[in-house]
Amino acid sequence: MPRPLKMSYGDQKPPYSYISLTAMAIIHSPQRLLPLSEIYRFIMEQFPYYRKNTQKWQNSLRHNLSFNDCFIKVPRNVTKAGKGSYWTLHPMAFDMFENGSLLRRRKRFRVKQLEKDLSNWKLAAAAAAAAANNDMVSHYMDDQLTQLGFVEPPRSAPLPTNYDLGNASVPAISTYKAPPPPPPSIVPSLSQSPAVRPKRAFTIESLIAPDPKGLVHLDYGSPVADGLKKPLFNLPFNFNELAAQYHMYFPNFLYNSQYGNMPCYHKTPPLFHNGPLPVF
DNA sequence: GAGTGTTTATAGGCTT
DNA sequence: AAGCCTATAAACACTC
Repeated sequence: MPRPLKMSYGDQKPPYSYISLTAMAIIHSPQRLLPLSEIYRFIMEQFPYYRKNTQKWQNSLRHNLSFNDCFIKVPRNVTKAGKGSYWTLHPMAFDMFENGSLLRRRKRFRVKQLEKDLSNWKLAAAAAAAAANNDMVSHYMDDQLTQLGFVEPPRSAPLPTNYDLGNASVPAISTYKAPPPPPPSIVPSLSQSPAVRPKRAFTIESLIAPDPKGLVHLDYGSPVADGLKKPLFNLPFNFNELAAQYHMYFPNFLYNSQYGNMPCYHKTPPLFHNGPLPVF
């Protein structure tokens, strides 16, 4: 079935679910991390239908953010003012769309409660470290994540550099610009100094960027981000390819569960501030 | 008070 | 038919 063109939507409702729309917004942000207000803004800019009755659909969208495991809340730093949290997409949820299409989900993305708690913590921490661009915190998170079973991304691994846009249904979003406010320093408080060690990339960018060689750490308001004329990815975004890359980056971190590849909590009990968690 | 986040309930459409 | 997914509405709590 041919997929509709964006330009044909007009004021008609786009064929995307709120989950897809939210995923689009997050993926098109430089850091794959957006506050709720920016998710709203992205959707309204791209789809005129959503410029009206904002109360109704925004309520629905918030419901989806909370209800669906595929979205992860990243808290702001307590020292930074501002309402609400930041939202990102669960890396394991990238392949929940059938054939990578945003139009249809293969299955609902679900995570067991324990796995959800742990995974959300780690992903929120990684996203926070990436957004903060703070060396000390990055190192600290790096250490934590290494203990949790993450491995350093393979530097020599061949990565696909082109995404299949052959069946383009939605044109590249060229009008969307990175949010103007400076990035929040959304990092957990640290009570101890991390070990000194060479910095190595461990950002959300590095997790899902198509080509690490050309990877640039992007921050809101940075010259690079401001100069970004187009998003890192164009729609239609192929979630399957993205998921494949993620799995390649974390070969030791995943195991097969009924939900697909899941973190190996049972193999490596993570060490948190309050001590190790029980092994299940 | 406005914005944000969570939860519950209900209904319709689709898939198995 | 049953289960799943999604949309919608609403109530409520929390934060700024």
